[in-house]
Amino acid sequence: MQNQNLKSQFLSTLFDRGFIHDCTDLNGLDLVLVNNESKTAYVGYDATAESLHVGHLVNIMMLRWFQKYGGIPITLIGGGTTRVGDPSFRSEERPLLDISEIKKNISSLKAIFKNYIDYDINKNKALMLDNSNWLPKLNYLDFLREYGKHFSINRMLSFESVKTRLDREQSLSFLEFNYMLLQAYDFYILNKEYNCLIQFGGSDQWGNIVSGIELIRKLTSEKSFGLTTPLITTSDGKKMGKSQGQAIWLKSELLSPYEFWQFWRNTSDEDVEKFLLLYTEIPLSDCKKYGNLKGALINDAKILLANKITELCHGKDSSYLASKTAENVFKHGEIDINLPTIFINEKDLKKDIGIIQLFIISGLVKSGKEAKRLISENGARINDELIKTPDYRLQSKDLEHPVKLSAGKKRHVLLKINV
RNA sequence: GGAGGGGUGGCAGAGCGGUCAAAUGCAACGGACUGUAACUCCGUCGGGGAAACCCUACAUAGGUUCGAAUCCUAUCCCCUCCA
Repeated sequence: MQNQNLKSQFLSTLFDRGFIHDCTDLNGLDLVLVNNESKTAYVGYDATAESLHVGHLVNIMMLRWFQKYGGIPITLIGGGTTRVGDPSFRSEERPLLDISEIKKNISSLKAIFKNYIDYDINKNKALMLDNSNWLPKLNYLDFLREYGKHFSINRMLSFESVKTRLDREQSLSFLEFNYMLLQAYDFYILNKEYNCLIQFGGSDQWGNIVSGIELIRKLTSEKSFGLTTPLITTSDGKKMGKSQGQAIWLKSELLSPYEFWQFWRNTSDEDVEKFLLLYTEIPLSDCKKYGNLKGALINDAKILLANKITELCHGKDSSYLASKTAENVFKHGEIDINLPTIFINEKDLKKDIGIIQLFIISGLVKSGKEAKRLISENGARINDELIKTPDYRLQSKDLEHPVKLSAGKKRHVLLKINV
């Protein structure tokens, strides 16, 4: 998309920072925003897990900017739609979650949004809604007649989001196929009840968003808008959001602030500017400047990046602590008490304990075989001392002080006795 | 309901009676090089064991074989076409 002389601050900011992948009518939306007409926008999140991860962060930041420029953001939690499962660009059906699990996830998600979006200020406070407040009430026949008739199967099958599934000859169940209608209906409800005019989402949501816009137009002949963010990839072309095969969660119980901070600290050079723009609120020109630092100098920019993002997600204190811990561990090679810590029960330590067991307990390896492999590859360390043989054993007195276990140069864990 | 094709390691995808813990690619992990980057290179990559070695595995359950991921039977699941 090209800059089309956007007049609204919100859109031009988003544009400059690389948030915009596509828009149903960019100039039209720009006009609406400039004229300060109804400014309510929503993003939907299904409750498929107890936390969001960095893949969700772009949209959250977008809502944050939106609120900053005076808009009213709605975070819509898909308590209802989670029971169906969005098939968009998925190669297979996702396992169905039961209702109690969904409920648990919902309350956990709500807490995360509050770190980014303000639901309390007077002027344009954000709304937290849940489509389980209206979707379960739908009557099947009524729904089919009132809304179903506006959807064309031919059209739905033509969407790129389901094509993958069909091309791959994977089944697309009727249940999943209905997801699009429900999301469209959500937008319609929000439009009607909350005067919501815009839906944001990832580029994978295009089909669902457009369906909603069309439904609204057919039912009310009102114009609404959709704006999608690009799928963020790293410079080597991988989808953002995983490290060591693990999702980068926004919830500290699932991923400690230290590890979260580390994730950003390890950003590759080419991504620094992009990430500063998307995930922090550092001014545009500074992002450019930091991103262009050469050689080892760019490490400072990475630290700044990690600091800012962690601050938003986990708070200033946690962020500071994480950066300090990293400094101690990497710069000074020290044992820092704020490293992720694993507790061992004292009774498991009656005698001495084998190094392999310790590594398994620490979670640094998944099996004994892996531990042995690590040792034979010279990757295992205890308190920075290289472990050479797998039969190395620790006495319980060795554990009177916390012990640092390392797998390779970057992964460190502290072991403590739980009395 | 009928006909055909298929279900293999995290994924993709070979193998189609022994030499198969299963080619190859991707992902992942360790090492070297560096800047806690990227690239490149080297190594590893089912589980248990200090090791010799043992134990599970190619949808599931049986069977045929000295021997089965590979053959047979039944079951389940997926896909395509027909009704």
